[in-house]
Amino acid sequence: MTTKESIIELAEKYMRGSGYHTFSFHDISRIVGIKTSSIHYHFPVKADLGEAVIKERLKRLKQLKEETSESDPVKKMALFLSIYSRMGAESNVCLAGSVATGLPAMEEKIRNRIQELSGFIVEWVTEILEEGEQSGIFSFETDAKTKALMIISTVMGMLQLSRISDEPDEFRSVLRAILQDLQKSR
Amino acid sequence: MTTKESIIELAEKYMRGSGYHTFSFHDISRIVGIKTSSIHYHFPVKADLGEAVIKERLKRLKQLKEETSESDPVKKMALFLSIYSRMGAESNVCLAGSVATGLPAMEEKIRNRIQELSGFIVEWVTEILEEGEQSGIFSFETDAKTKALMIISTVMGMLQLSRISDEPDEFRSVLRAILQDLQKSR
DNA sequence: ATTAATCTACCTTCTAATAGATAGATTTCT
DNA sequence: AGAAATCTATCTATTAGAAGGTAGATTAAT
Repeated sequence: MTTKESIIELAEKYMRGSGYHTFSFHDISRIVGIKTSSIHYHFPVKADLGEAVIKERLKRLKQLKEETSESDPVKKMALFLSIYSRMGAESNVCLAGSVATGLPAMEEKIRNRIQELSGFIVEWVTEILEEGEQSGIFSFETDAKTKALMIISTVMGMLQLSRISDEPDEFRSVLRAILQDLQKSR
Repeated sequence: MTTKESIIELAEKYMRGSGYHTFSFHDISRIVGIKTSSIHYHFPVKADLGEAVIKERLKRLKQLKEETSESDPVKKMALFLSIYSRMGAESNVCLAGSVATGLPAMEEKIRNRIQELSGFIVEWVTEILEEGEQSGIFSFETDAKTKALMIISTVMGMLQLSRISDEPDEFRSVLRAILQDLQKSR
């Protein structure tokens, strides 16, 4: 792994662990073992680093979507939820949520990128839901996009709640309930 | 309003607007029109101010719960949701969520207080759901606490999502869906 | 030889926090 | 009632450290 990649990876850890405004170039430099000025070489200002983290994340999610495009809707949804259950297990929050919290204090390029990321996720889940509805595996009352928003917001919110209460079981129960609700009779 | 109250109010605005780590004593002192050292007089360290904000918020919520204890479950739930729709309209996130994002970087007293706040909210909603279930107005598949967690996390997550996408309609649709889902036939 | 990646060294501004002073209000002592 | 002591809320002035950022030198890779 290149130094640049290490920096991005570490910045992502901070952003998902405690937020964009809780780490400094100095924090990263200490851990990676370089000087802060070397970070500035790769990322002129902090916002560039934040942007790179979001871009990287989006790239991976797109890749994952591609790789699983042939699965059935239930598997796709389970995979999607598993991303968040893993975050919960590692006591992280999702990147979009983390950035959203401090959004008004963020630089514009970050706001734009996070909109892109969030838009992709909503679209992805909406597609899974529509596919599942058409094949009769899923059923829900609202339109697919609203349902997608509800599912995504539930997992985002639960990442926050379960990190506060420190009871991972609560998170698991909620994930189970989401899947059951979708596959409910009729 | 006393200076101390002004300080708390402003800190709460910051915490819900952009997070605990995005404001400084200096920011507050400028707006309130006092020196930073005067803030230290009221709140020796920043964590004391953060704690005061959460305490104040919890106090108000408890009061609101008391005041509405005689309403029917549907009204109670609508009231609860309206708290969040108002936040959404003002483009704030909820205090618990805001703190949760940066939790590992927070002082212990803040972690404890936010646990108290979050615990109260979960309990409150759980009680509303149980009451509604008993009187046959609400119906849901899971246990009341899990359902409460789902509702709370949905609104918390939606505050984040709709602030990113900047589409308040999405939020409204989701709130409507939550209430409809609870009152669904049978 | 050129470019890429890193370093040293520095700057400026901000941040949280402390110490000590002051002026006025309130309480307590005699 | 008058004096003494204490409390409240603020100030000025200062600190140590961290923040983000810049300039220029040095080393390593192609």
